[in-house]
Amino acid sequence: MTAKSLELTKAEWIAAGFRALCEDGPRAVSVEPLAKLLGVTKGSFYWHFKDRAALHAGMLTHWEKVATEHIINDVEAKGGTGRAKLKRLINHAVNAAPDAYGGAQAEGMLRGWAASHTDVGAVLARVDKRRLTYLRKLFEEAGLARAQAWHAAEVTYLASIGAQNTRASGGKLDRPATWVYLLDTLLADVS
Amino acid sequence: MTAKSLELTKAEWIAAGFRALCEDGPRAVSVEPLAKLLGVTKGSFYWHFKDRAALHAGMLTHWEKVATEHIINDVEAKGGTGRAKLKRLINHAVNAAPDAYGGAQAEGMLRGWAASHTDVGAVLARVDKRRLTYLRKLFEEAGLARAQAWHAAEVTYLASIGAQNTRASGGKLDRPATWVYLLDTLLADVS
DNA sequence: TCCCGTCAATACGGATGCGTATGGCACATT
DNA sequence: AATGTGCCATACGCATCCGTATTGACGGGA
Repeated sequence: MTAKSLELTKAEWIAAGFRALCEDGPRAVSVEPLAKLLGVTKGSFYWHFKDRAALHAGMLTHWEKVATEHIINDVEAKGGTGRAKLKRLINHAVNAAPDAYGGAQAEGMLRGWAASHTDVGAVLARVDKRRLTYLRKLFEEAGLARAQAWHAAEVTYLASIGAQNTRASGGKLDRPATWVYLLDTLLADVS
Repeated sequence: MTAKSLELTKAEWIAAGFRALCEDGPRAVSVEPLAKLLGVTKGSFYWHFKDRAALHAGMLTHWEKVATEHIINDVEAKGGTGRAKLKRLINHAVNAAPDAYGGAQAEGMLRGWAASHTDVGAVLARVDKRRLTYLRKLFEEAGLARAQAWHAAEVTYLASIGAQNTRASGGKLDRPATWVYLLDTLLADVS
């Protein structure tokens, strides 16, 4: 089982990378601090990864997977009306608990990271596009016309990103009631 | 005129700090890279600033000033209805050209920076509070009740932060028409 | 002219991080 | 027992950055 244990420890390094990313920013996603964090030395790292860039790439591909499919699958699984799905989706996006890949905290740091690293920006662009398309579909399911649904999806998505970001900065600007208000207002014509 | 030229060059260092912050993130706001950027050596820096932290502090205090008063003064100066002010304010916030202090680009990086540096978060928290209060006042001027105005301000502000952040990541999710739609929808009851 | 304050160049020590090279330990295979 | 492989420790050279100390150029006032 050589491949299995190798994959496992690779995942541990990636998870540690996200922990460091959430706490201290992209600068902390570096070899020796991570090794200290895991209680090993660099010798371990350079056996699992060729490079520091290899760890970054691994983190990105991992995040791109969990940042879209998991949430969407979870929302779609429970079914319900478009409005109900929207409520669940927003709740998920805003109150995502920080798990192995960092949750909402990590996303804010990734967006800050994207300015200096083009590949990070490319991943974010793909994820944004998928989520926006899905959001627009939900708003159409909820009864909005195409143009309105597109606007509503944009507004909702931008606001959720803003909420994530202010939380990553240590604040908590958004109250739960505000999200209810937003949905009610955007869907006022169809209710 | 010792104080004058000293302030001037200090301001140049701060401006260079914001340029570096926008391009390469907080890591690039460091002494020697900035010196190379300005065509001088560290010897110059450590005459103007005691520390690297002193530059950060200078950048923060400068940003805190221009990030609130300038925009609000500009919006208030031209007068008009609450709705007109809101339009101008949003246009300002979203399409702020990157000037000496970095504009919208810098703010996204500052939010990413706040996770690792508490003082950055404190500045952002104050700025957020002021801007939210002002936004709420504008929505009340536009005719919304207190509770509604508070919700509308929160949504608008979060969305503008999201727009800033996606732009700093290299994307441009928001279209101008979406902001018009947002205002029209939030102010649907009073128009 | 001499002195002094302003501002920047140079030189140094120490810290940290990257990547490589090498060695060592445990364990499975034969 | 000998051999090989997965996994980590150690040690090294190199680069970057911080902060300090020292020196030097340049201009204005006594």
